[in-house]
Amino acid sequence: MVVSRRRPRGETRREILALAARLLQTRGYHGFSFHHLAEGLGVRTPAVHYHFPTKADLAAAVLRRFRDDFAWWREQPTLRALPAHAQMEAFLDLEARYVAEGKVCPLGMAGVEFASLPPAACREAQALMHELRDWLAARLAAAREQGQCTFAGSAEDTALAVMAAAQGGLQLARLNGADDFAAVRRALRTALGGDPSAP
Amino acid sequence: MVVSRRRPRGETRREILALAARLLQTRGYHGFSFHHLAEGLGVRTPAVHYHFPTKADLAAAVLRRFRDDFAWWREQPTLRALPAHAQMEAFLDLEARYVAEGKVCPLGMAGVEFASLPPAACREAQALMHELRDWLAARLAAAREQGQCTFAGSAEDTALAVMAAAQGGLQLARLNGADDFAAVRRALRTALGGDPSAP
DNA sequence: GTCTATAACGTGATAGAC
DNA sequence: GTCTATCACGTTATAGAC
Repeated sequence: MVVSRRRPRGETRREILALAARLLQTRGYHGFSFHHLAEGLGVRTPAVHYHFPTKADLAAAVLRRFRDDFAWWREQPTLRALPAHAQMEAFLDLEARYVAEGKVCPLGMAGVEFASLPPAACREAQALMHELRDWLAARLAAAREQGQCTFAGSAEDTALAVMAAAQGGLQLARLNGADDFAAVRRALRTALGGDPSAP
Repeated sequence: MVVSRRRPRGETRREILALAARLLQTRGYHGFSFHHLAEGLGVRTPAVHYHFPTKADLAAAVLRRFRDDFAWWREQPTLRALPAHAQMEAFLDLEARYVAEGKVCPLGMAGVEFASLPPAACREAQALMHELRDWLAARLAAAREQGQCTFAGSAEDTALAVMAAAQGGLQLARLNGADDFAAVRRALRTALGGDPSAP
C-alpha cells in the first residue's frame, strides 16, 4: 500500500539543494536562512533540518553537488565530441547562464566568504576548484596543440586566469549589467587567440 | 583645557572604518557584526553605533572611502609620472597586497552579496566600479598607443577583463594559496603583450 | 516526513547615565 | 564619546506529536 506524499521520495531533498544553491549564488552563505528555504519550498524549517541537520551540512552538500554535476557534465558524449576549444566555450556558456539568472560562480561565493564558511564547505569548494582547473588546463593545452588557440604562457596559468576572469565577470555583471560579462568574454577570446566575433 | 581621551578626535571613526573594511574584505557584509567591530577596537557596540547609526551606513561609508582612496591614489604625482602600463601594474600591486593580507577585492564582495547588500552600499560599489573601469581603460588605451602593450580588442573590454581577472584571482588565492593570484597575473601580462617575467 | 512549539543564542539598535 | 542595560527580532536547532 502506497502512502500519498506531496512529493515523491527524495524530491524534497533535491528541491532543498536546488534552492540552497540558488540562494548561495545570489545572496551568499550568510545571506539566506532556513526560513528562506522553507518559505520557498512551502514547508516549515524543521522539515529542512530533517534533510540537512545543520546549515553547514547543507552548504557542503550543495558544493558537493556542484562537483558531481561538473563531473557528470564534462563526461557527456555530446561535449566530449567537441574540439577542445569548443569545450571551453561550452564551459563559458554555463557561466553565461548564471549571468542570465543573476547568479555568481559558486567558487566566487566561496572565495569571498572563505573565512566565515564552514570547514566542510571550504574543502568541497577547494576540490571543485582543483577539478575545474585541471579540466580547463587540459582543454587549453589540447586546443593550443591542435591550433585552435594561440595563447602564450602555461596552460595552468591560463586556466586559472580564465576561471578568475569568468567568476569576476559574473560579479561585475551583477554590479553593472549582463553586458559586462559579455565584454569580459570577448576580451578572453581575443587573448586566447580564438575568434572574438563568436556568440 | 583639554580633556584626555583614549583616542584623538575622529580617530575612533577612522579605526572603525579601517576594521570594517578589513572585515568586509575577509568575511563579507553578513559575516561580521557590531560585536566583531567593538571587540577588535576595545569598545562596546553602542560606541560603534554612535559613529555609524546603522550597519548599512557603515558599509556605505566604507565603500565610499574605497572610492576616495582610489581617487587620491590615482592622482599621486609619483604614480602619474609612470608610463601608462606601469600605472596599471601599480594597480595590480595594490591587489597583490590584498592577497598577502588575505583579503578579496571590495568589488568582489559587493558582486557576490549584491542581492543582500544595503542599497546605498550597492550604489557606492557601482560608482567605484565605473571609476576604476574608466581609469583602467584610459591607461590601457594609452599604453597600447605608446607601444607598451599589444592587446587586441577594445580598451573598455580589456579593462573589464583585467578587473574581473584580478578580483577573481584574489578569490582563487583564498581557496588555493597566493600563488594562484601570481599565476593569473602572469597570464594577464602575457595576454596584454607586456613582459610576463616581471615581478 | 512534516508538523507545532520552543529553546538558546546572536544581532542590530535604542535609552539614558556618566 | 562611551558606557550599562535592555529590547525586539531573526536564526539555528531540538523535542515530541502526528
